[in-house]
Amino acid sequence: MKLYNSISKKIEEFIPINPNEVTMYFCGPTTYNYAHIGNARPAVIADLLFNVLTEIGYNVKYASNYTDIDDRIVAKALEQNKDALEISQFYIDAYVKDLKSLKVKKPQFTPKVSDTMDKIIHFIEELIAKGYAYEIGGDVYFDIDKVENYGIISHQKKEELIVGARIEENSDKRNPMDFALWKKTTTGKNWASPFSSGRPGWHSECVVMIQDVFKSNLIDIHGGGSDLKFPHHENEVIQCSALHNTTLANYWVHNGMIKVDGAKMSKSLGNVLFISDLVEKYGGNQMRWFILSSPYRLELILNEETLNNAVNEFNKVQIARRQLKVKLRLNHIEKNNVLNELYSKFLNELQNDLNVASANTVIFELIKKINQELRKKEFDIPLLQSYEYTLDKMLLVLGYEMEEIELDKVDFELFKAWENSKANKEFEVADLLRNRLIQRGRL
RNA sequence: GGUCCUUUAGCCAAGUGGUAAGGCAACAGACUGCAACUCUGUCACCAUCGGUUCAAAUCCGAUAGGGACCUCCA
Repeated sequence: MKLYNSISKKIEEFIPINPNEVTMYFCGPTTYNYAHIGNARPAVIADLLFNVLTEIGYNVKYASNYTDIDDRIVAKALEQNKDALEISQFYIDAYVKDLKSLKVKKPQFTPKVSDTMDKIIHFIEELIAKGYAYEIGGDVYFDIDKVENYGIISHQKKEELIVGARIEENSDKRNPMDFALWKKTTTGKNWASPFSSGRPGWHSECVVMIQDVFKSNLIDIHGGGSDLKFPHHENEVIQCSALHNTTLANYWVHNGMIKVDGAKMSKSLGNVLFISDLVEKYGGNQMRWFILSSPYRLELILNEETLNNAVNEFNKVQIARRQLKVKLRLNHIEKNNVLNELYSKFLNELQNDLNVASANTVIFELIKKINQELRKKEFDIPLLQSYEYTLDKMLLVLGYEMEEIELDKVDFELFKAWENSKANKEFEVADLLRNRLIQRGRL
């Protein structure tokens, strides 16, 4: 497996810490609203990465968190006179449903900030005790001047970052680059701590949840959107580096942003597209195909044309698969489990930093072979059986959820009657029968 | 101002030194009772300029365009 690593900015051979095991974490959503299509991309990419790693023999342990405490959540809670965690749970449920519609499997671990609070507070105490953080008026900040290796994710020099740093309202910080670990507040949901009543900073949460889930200060893969490189991931690394002298993860992977007609999705532009709306309009598998249609590290442009492109491509695969299965079942031919040689070609492409475009090329190669074989008067049964098995396996690795097609008595009768009426040139009857078969998803 | 990514046909894209995969769309045929599906065919001076090389989309340099990040952000 080859993976692009944001630390080295190169595609590297993936070598896990333990030979047959992979530990992986992707930053999950802050649950203050319904998930938009941009939120889906890292989840789909992670799901694919999980599948590929599993397929090539690794035992993958995958975690993705819910940031269920945040100023925006608290604001919404106050507005609606509800508990912040109630708001979070509502959007977590919606998010889970959205991801399911995109055929994303639930990670084995889905830690929440609110469940990890004691450990987060303890972690901040430890940073203070070791001299990497300081408290001012109940707030706690990480002291950027105490560390040297700041910038390994974003590849920016500390001095340059200081130039770019915006002037902040809190001028008590020793250095404008210092970031909050704990914020004192009694407005809305808050937790008691040795520093003050308040809420934790975003950057500490992920570190602690990773350590809590994996019981380790170093995991294999950490991912998220490229907009999280700085400051979020940079700050995760520096805390872990200060305390444990690790980069938290050996491989940092970042996906590019989704752009709507060339513009970044934002509330102010009013172009935020929710997963549920898109899935309803274009279909879940189709939206997954769309998300995977562009190299994961680059930006993905969403517009009418690119969406239709994805829908047409997926449907082409789906139609060929259905025709293949119907043909085999009509002839009472069972499934077998013989892999076509195309499969290894397919898997190799995915092992090259998830090159889905090239993997899809192999799928289309297979689709063409299937269509050609189906057209023949006398078809090669073992060949078609292996095509069926191979195609299903490919689609499974890419994570599509395909309907299994089994024919019942009614189907057999309909097909027989359809053929008869065509032979007898009773075309009106034939068309009725054909429509029924289409309705049943057999044509 | 700093850091980084990107530019291949109408669209999505593969390709990382030996002279352009695949898909969508379009068009033309074939198949078909009609339609859908399918099959066959057509469709690229690889942003520009310069350099290295026997050989460059691929390496180097410059220019131009598009974009991201620099404490809200997937």
